[in-house]
Amino acid sequence: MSAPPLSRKAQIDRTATALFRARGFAATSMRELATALGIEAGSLYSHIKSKEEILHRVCFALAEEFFVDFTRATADATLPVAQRLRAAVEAHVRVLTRDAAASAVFLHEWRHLSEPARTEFLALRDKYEAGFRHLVEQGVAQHELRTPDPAFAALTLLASLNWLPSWYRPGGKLGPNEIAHRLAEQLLYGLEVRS
Amino acid sequence: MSAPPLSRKAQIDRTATALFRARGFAATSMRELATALGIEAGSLYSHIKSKEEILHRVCFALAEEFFVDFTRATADATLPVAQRLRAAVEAHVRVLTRDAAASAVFLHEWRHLSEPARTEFLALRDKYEAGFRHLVEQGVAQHELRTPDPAFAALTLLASLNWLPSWYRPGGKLGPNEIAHRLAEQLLYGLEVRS
DNA sequence: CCTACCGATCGGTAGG
DNA sequence: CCTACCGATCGGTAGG
Repeated sequence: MSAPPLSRKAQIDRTATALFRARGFAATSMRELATALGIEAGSLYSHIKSKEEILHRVCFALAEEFFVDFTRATADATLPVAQRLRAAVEAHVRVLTRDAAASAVFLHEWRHLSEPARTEFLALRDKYEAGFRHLVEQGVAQHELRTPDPAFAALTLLASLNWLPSWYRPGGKLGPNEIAHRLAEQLLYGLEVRS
Repeated sequence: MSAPPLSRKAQIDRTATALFRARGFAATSMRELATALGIEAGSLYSHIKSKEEILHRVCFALAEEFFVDFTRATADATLPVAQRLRAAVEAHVRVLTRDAAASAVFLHEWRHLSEPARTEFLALRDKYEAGFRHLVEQGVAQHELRTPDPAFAALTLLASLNWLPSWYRPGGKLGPNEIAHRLAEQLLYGLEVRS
């Protein structure tokens, strides 16, 4: 159950992520980060190249996690679409709760990426949202879901989930699985056709 | 239909709000703001006292708008609770769409307020959220709504609405009223008891 | 990983 | 509303 010790670089990423979440990327100084790690500001640069490099790594690593877990959750195309959408929602919530600080940075600080990273990031996000949109569209086509506007519904669904990192703390009264289930229930029951 | 001309101070607030939304409060410099207004940085200070004063005014003015519109929308206690909640949702959406830039700042930049303003702001936000929570609780008590956790449901509901300013642009294919109606329909139909 | 430092930029002010 | 400027702080580097 014990994790391997973190490399210095990984420690920097983790501590920076927590600071970026709490104060925002622009308002976090490299001196604050260094102090939090117990070293001097200049020393950071033997492990990283720049402040933005940290943000880049955090944002793109989490994008990767979202894709991997979405793909695994929805892989079985023989299941009803509504069930696959439910699995995608629960997978999304589990990624969000697995590292809430990194998730918050992913959701809110990406705009401080400079070009071309910012455009690449937005393309990834669009592609991920398209995965949800396609599920909703298929669900509507097969009369498992109903909504006047699948794209609108998919965005609303994701937005409803993405507020979680600003709220979730590990060890709270609700565990990740229970949160995932409740959110899926509250958000999808209104979409699913009742028999 | 034409609005009265803006005072210089109001122009500063408006332009700053747009910049705060696009770049974030911390990453927006007073020199950028001055340039956007066609004046020099030092000149800003004959109209305002500080950068944070602008943020303070924007955040608290919008909080006031949310309270006023919520109160008006839910004033008639003789209506069914589900109907009052629906009116509150639509009122919330209309405030969000009335000034999407100010709404985005209200939602995401308040953490750059220094104390005691930050604590005051969070207290107002909690009070506003409590208004929604109480409606959900009443709805459950009167068997008009169903959810295992009214507080959780109320927060999810608001979060689902609050993603709108990052997405909404005036003059799009959906008007404010249609957006408000669709969101209420998608989010509440899953909560309301079907007869 | 530290010391010592760089040029740039920050929010804000004085005086007109 | 501008000019000229302030002390502080920023991200980052050189050399050890």
